[in-house]
Amino acid sequence: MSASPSSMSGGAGAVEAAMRTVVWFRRDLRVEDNPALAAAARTAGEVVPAYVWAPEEDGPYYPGRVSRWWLSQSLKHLDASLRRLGASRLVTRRSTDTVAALLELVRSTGATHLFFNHLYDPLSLVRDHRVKEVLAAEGITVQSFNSDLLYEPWEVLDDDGCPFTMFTPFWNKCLCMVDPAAPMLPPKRINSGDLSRCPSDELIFEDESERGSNALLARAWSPGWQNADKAFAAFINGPLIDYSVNRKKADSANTSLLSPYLHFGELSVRKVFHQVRMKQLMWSNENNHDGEEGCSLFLRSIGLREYSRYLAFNHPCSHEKPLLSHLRFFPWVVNEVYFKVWRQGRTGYPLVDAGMRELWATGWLHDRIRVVVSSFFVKVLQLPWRWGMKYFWDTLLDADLESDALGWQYISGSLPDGRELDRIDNPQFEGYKFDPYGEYVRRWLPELARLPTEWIHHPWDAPESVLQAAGIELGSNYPLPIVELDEAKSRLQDALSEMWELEAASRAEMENGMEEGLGESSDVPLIAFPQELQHMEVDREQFRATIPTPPTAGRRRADQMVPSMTSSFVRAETELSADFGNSEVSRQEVPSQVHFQQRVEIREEVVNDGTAARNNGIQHQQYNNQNTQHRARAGIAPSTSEASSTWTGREGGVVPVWSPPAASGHSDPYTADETEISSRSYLDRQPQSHRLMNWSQLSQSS
DNA sequence: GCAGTGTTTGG
DNA sequence: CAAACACTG
Repeated sequence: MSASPSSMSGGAGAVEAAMRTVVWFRRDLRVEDNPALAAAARTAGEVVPAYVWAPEEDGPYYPGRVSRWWLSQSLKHLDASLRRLGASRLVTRRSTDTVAALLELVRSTGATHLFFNHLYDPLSLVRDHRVKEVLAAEGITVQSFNSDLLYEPWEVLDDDGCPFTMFTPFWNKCLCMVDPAAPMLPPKRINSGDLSRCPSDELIFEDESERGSNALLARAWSPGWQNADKAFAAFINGPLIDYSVNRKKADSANTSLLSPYLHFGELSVRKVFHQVRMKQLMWSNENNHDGEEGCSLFLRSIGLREYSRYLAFNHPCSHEKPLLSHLRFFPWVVNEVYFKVWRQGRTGYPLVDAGMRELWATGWLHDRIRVVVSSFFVKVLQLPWRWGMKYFWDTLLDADLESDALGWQYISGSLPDGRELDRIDNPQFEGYKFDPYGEYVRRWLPELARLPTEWIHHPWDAPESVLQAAGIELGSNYPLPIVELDEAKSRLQDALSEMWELEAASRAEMENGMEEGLGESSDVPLIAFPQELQHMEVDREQFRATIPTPPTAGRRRADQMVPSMTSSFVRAETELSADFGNSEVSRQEVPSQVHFQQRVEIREEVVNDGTAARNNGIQHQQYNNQNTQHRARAGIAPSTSEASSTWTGREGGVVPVWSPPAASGHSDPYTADETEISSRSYLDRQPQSHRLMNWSQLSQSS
């Protein structure tokens, strides 16, 4: 009955009795319903639980302060749980090269197996693939599992066997698929054998300057999987029943507050799914319509999380490139002053400002308010959405690359089913919708506390006498609107026309280019992050040293709190890249091609702004035709996408780590050639070189 | 009055 | 995309 994970890789001859498995934890920091851990424990061999901290590999997405704090707490919690089960401590490694660290760990513990659970962000896809390649070459059996999702991205396809491009059909499909596996209990016992000769590195997650702020976090949050469990129970037995009614209020009292737990995998979505479904059934029987609907709505937000992984998997560049290609040509306002004002909550729109202050103070923001502030950012200020996303990344407790990319793309009109870019939401109007009595605004904007509700969301309209009575002097202790809405609207229209012109020009240019058989095209380079968002580059140095060094510490603090900025209006230099694949590579450390040999040089090149595109001879361009059908279904007007490049075709340039189950084998609508590897094409390719099973296969075999 | 169509909205 | 709403004849 034991799961025989069909031996698959080299070195199989290892002595069974001495079998030792390294379980590599990442964002699956739980003991319960953890397939990799369960599989390792079931083998009756020895289990080495391990964690590798190598944040430098994440480049600009080095985790922010609050996120690091959460991680540190969660790891402690996990460590304690593992020991309780009889395992050794969590073996930790501080490294700048995860693969090397794992290899060393496996060797020094004499392990023959490495198990881990899947991740789907672009960095992990590439890294995990390398892990598999390198370790398998060493004769280590590597297996990976699904712990993060209800369904693996490649399992959810439309009737034609293609990935969905819109959320609603995606989620409907998920809901009518067979229920995801029931969650597993924690292993009864874990035996690590003798690990006394395997030291751990001390991991440092905060510096001196951060300690104080982090101490405050501990009052509000309790990381760790058992606390996740409690929070979840509290939610489904409490606010869930009123979720459909309450979820619109800006107050977080009614939301689940589970997202940080979910981000770090402390809570299993499968468990969430099953338990919420049970509640739903119950309330349905009781004819509690609101309760039932609340369950659907909550599950849909789980579905959104699911979808964010799905998108990231199918389009590994979704965190930096708009999925609708014409958005590449939108002339973003590159204005760091605006950016700063937004961050500090001094835009003059109370709801926006309240949100930004809350975010700053707590690392938390209600979903609705996230939409408000980000849509203000994109549509009124017209700042490049990646900046906003990066700021969220740096400040949110539940910062999550996939979810945030989805959110920002949705807001900025970059998704087929997202909001129209030209529809500006009025913060005043939304204020009365989400915060009808102005309580939220008053809590976070003390300067407006005495303003009557009638004016709380539009103080600029208030009569002088009212303002005076409330002690407000607009432009002095509370700003006037930084941009008038009407002005924003017309500016937005102009920008959109410009975008279409550029898009048309690019299309024309591309048609020429194709005649010459070259992948020549004007790919718009990413706009560099402002200096202030690049502090990670500096800060990481101090974590490398064992002794925390203060020098840069003050800077980070000042960075977001005090308006001390270099008011340089950085216009990103525009350059044409000769080649798609390369321009991607040069922009961010997400190699879009499978050529991992290039990795070293990629890493060196990655410096936040578009470095010169390299030409490594990869050319691919011909997916336009193959794509048409797909786009049509996605509701993307052919005229807008016909000749532009971005959509599905070449996005999936990353080979994932695990080999998915056999694909249907029909021909791929948008695979061009060998170098053009889309997510579909590797499904068809079935990299035999590293045969890993996914979890569903393994469970079937047990 | 209300079925049928268009429009908004919300993930 | 789909539900909710608004408007029309």
